[in-house]
Amino acid sequence: MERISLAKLSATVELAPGRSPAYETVVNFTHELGTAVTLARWERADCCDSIVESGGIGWVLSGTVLKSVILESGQRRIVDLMMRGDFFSLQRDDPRVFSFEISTDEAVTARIAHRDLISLPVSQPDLYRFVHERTCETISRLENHILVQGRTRSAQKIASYLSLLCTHLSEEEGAAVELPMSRYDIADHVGIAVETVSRAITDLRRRGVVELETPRSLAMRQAQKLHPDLT
Amino acid sequence: MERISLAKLSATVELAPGRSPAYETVVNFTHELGTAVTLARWERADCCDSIVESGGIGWVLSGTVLKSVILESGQRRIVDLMMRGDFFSLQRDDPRVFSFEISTDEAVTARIAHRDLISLPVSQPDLYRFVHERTCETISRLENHILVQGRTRSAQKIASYLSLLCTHLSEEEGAAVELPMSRYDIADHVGIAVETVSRAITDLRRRGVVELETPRSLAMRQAQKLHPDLT
DNA sequence: CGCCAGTTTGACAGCCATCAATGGGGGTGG
DNA sequence: CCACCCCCATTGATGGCTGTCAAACTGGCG
Repeated sequence: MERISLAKLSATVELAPGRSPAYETVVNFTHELGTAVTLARWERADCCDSIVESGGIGWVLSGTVLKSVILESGQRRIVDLMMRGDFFSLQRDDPRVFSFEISTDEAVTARIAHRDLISLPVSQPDLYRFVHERTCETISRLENHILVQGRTRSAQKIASYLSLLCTHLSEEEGAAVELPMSRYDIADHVGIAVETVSRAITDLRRRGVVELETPRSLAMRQAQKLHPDLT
Repeated sequence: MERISLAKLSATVELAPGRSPAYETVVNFTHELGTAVTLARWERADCCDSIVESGGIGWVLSGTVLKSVILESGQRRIVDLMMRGDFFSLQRDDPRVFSFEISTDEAVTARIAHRDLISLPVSQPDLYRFVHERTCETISRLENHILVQGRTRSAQKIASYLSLLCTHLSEEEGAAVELPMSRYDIADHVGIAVETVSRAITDLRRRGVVELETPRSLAMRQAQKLHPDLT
C-alpha cells in the first residue's frame, strides 16, 4: 500500500480508459474534499482491511475491490464488488468480519473518516448531498445483485451477472470488456461452484450470447432476447 | 391508505409489543422531524408504490413492507423486506420498476420527501446523521441477505434466513415469533421454490432446529451449532 | 357446504455440487 | 533455455438436491 496525494491523483486516474461522465463527478468530488480525503494505491491481492479503521465511507478511483467474508466452513463469500466510481460504507464495530481485497493489478481508493463525514453537512452541504446519492447507488448495486442471485438457473445468474458487469464497465453496447476478477471470484460472488460458472459461460458462448477472446476478455451480444429462458 | 398525524402516531405504535431500544430512537427521530414527515397507515396487500413519488427516504413504524419487482417471465422477486424500525431509500427515476406492498394485517410507514431531506443537514444536522446511520443499516441488511442467498443448500438458506428474522423480531433468545410473511413470500425472497421452502422448514423441524406452533409461529432453537452442515 | 388461499407431501426429471483429471500460461530456479 | 510448479480454466462422470407437476389437507369465509 502506498499513500498518494491529491496532486498526484490526476496523474494516476487520468489514464483510466473510457471514463464515463458519472465517474468525472466522483473525481471532482474527491478533489473538492481537499484535506479530508485519504488516498491509497494498492496492488493485486493486497488486503486493505485497514481502510475501515476510521469508519466513514470509501470509494474506488481505479481497479476493483472485493468485500468478502470467510464462513465457519472455510468458504469465502464475496458480498460486494466495487469498481471505478463505486462507493461503499466503512462500518467500524461491525460484528461481521469483512475483508477488503484488490482483485486487479492495481487499484486506487479514497476515503473520508467518520468524524470528517459527520462534519461535512455543515461545512460543505452540497458535497454531503453527493455522498447521499452515492450511498443510495450502493443500495441499488446490492439490490441488483440480490436479483442476480435470485435467478433459479445458473446460466441465468451468470448471464445477468455478466450483463450488469458489462453495462457498468463500458457505455458501448457489445464492446469487449476485461473481466476484473477470476472465475473463482465470480463463483464466490453469485454463490455457485467454479465448475458451474465455467460450464455456464461455455454454454452462453455456444449459444452466441457472449464472445470470449481470452477467458478474461468478454463481449455481450444482445442475444438475450432471443433466448427467453434467460430472462 | 389513510394519512395519520404525528399526534395520533403514539397511539398507534405504542401498542407495538417488544419494542427494542433501537426502535425507540426511530420513533423519537420521527417526532423530531415535525412537519417534514408524512405518515400513512396501510392494510394487508395494499400497494404503496405512491410512497416513492417525492423521493427521499422511508421507514417502517409497524408491520412489514415488501419491496418487489415482477420479471419479464412473470415471476415476482422480493428484493427487500422492511420491518419495524427499518429504513429504505425511495428513488425516483429508477429504471427498475419496484413495487411496495404490505404483508401484515396493518402497517404504519413514514417518509420525508427528497427536498426536505437535502435541506436537513443545514436545519437539523444531528437528524441527518441519524439518517446516514440508518442508511448504512440498510446496506448491512442487504449484505446479510446476499450472504443468505449465497448459501448452497436450501436448508442452509432457510435456516439462516429465519435466524436473521428472529433476531430482528425478538431480543429474547429462542422466543416464538410470528412470521410476517407467507411461504410464497419467503420463496420469492430467497429465490427458491415454495415447495422447497416448505420441505426445508419441515426438515429443520424434524432436526429440532425450529419449532412451529402454527405455520406462522416459529421459535428457533440454538441447535445450529449441533448441525455443522447448516453453517 | 363449497370455495379459496396457504401449506404440506409425493414422484420424477433435470440441474448442480463434488470429485477427478487435463491443459494452458506465467513465474521461478536450475 | 528448459523443467517444474502453481494458479486458473475447462471438461467429464456421478450422486444428491431442487424445480416442477400433482394431489391432499387445513383453516377461514361467505
